[in-house]
Amino acid sequence: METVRIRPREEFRTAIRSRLAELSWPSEEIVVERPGDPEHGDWSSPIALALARPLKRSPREIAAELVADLDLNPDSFGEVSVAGPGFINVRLAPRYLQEVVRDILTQHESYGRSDRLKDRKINVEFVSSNPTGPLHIGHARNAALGDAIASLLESQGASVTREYYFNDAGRQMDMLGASVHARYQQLWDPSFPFPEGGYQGEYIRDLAKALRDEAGDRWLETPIEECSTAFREFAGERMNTAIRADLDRFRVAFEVWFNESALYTDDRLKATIADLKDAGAVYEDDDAIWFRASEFGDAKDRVLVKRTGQPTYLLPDIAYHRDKHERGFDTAIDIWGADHHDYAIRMRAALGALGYPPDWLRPVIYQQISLLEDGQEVRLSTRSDRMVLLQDLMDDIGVDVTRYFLVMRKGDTHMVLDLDLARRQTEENPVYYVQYAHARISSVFGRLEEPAWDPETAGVPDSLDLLTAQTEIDLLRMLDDYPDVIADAADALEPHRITDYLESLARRFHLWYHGEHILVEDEPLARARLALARATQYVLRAGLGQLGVTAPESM
RNA sequence: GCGCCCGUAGCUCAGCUGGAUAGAGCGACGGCCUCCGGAGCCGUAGGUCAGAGGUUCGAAUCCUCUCGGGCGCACCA
Repeated sequence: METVRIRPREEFRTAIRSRLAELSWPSEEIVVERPGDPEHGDWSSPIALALARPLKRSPREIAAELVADLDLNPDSFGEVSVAGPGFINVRLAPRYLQEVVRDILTQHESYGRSDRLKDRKINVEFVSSNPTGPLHIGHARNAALGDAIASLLESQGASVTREYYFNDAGRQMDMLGASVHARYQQLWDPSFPFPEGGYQGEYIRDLAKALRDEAGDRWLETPIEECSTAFREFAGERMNTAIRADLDRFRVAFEVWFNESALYTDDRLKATIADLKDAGAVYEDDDAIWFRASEFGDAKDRVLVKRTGQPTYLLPDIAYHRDKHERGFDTAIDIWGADHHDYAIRMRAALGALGYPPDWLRPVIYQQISLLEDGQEVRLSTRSDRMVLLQDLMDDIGVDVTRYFLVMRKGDTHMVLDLDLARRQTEENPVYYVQYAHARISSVFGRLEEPAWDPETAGVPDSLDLLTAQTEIDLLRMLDDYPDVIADAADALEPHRITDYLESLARRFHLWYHGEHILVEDEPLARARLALARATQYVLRAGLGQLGVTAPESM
């Protein structure tokens, strides 16, 4: 990785810190932020306001004294001022901003990346849908979020494993088999009873037909007790394949597919109970084995092993997380729907009992999606017979739009997706807005008659100092923000910050494009602008790439 | 009843660890193609940040309560 220049924000912060030290003033935390109004400057610190009380002096006085001898590199900073009630504002030097183009063009794909998490081994577990049905829109949000979060962490140098947990050992698999069995029987005898609580949905009938096509009436006379395994395995395998195919098409790739059943093959459940017992977190009551969860932050104690001797869902899941820990992950991130928020507390309690650090598990909870269709709001749940399948969504609005839409809202907002609107694929779609900016840049280069002016072949021009138009400065400032935006998004596990950023960046680009002509006669100026255009294109592509969205050359 | 999440412009949503006159997109209204793609750009209108208290030099942001919506409260998974 090329040398990365010191970020001005950090430089500003450092300068304030050392000035505070000189004056022997307190310096616990130094806030540096983007002023709401760009007229106030590029970075601003309210430190003087915070110090007014402990120092018992007016904030403006404090600010003036801080600014009097602030050690700021003139290559990076221009004007420094005290404004309003005592804010210290600094403006970036045009030269600094112009050089951002060089940074981007030389660092190319590594611009915005960092190695600050390079020692971290992080497991991101997501989707983890049971193979009892096809993926629907809820899983899609999970997949889009999880994959984007994993990418963001990778961008900061972390070693990330994307993992999928298949609950293939529980009773729901039996129910799946029984459901398919009933539909299979119904192909000959429509009055054959469907099991109570069985899986509704057309896909069960499809599975039954597939089995008939494959095995004919071979199972027709066999009693259910003798063929339940065959039905369960057939259906599970088919669903598994279908899920993988959907995810593949959705451009989500997992390194590890973990089967719950693997936890039963050795003594991992027993070992987990033993560990919890060592921690004094297990007791027996009413012939069941309990986890003393209430002592670890949960509302009440939880059963690990039922009276029947069967483990609950919780036990293998604790064993699974214990397994992740033993595999050496520093952090485990689980992407869970809102119906799991209580479960997250339970799991953290269990991991706390095992002695893991409190933030070893970082659950990301996302709220349910509502659909707006024909002007009516439709809520979706797994049990609802109304499901919007991921594959249908991809057919309707495409992978790019689906992925973008599902990460553009914060996870904890109850988002409403207007299906009619999304299907329309028109200009109101922010995805196209961003992609269009990228394609437009390609188009400019397609019209370039002097290929030697393209920075991709000719390198960075010497004329970057000609980028002085206001729209250019604004665009440069936006490009300079990218590394901070991506780092913050990674730390917060919030991919929606990237979509917000990309829309702003695209807007800055379109504004510039309308204000200034890129392909001008004047060679140095044209080359400077072409360089800015390329730099913008790289960042657009990188940002979209973080979200798994393509950056088309033309549309 | 208890727990978690949410309540910001007509609609969908941003607002980063509290900071200087609350933002964007869509929709509405009015403009801009002899000029690198008009999938674009410019302008106008539109908000008691659900409500009430509190903390603070400063609150959409933190705390408490109320109201409204979602989700969860199994020896189901």
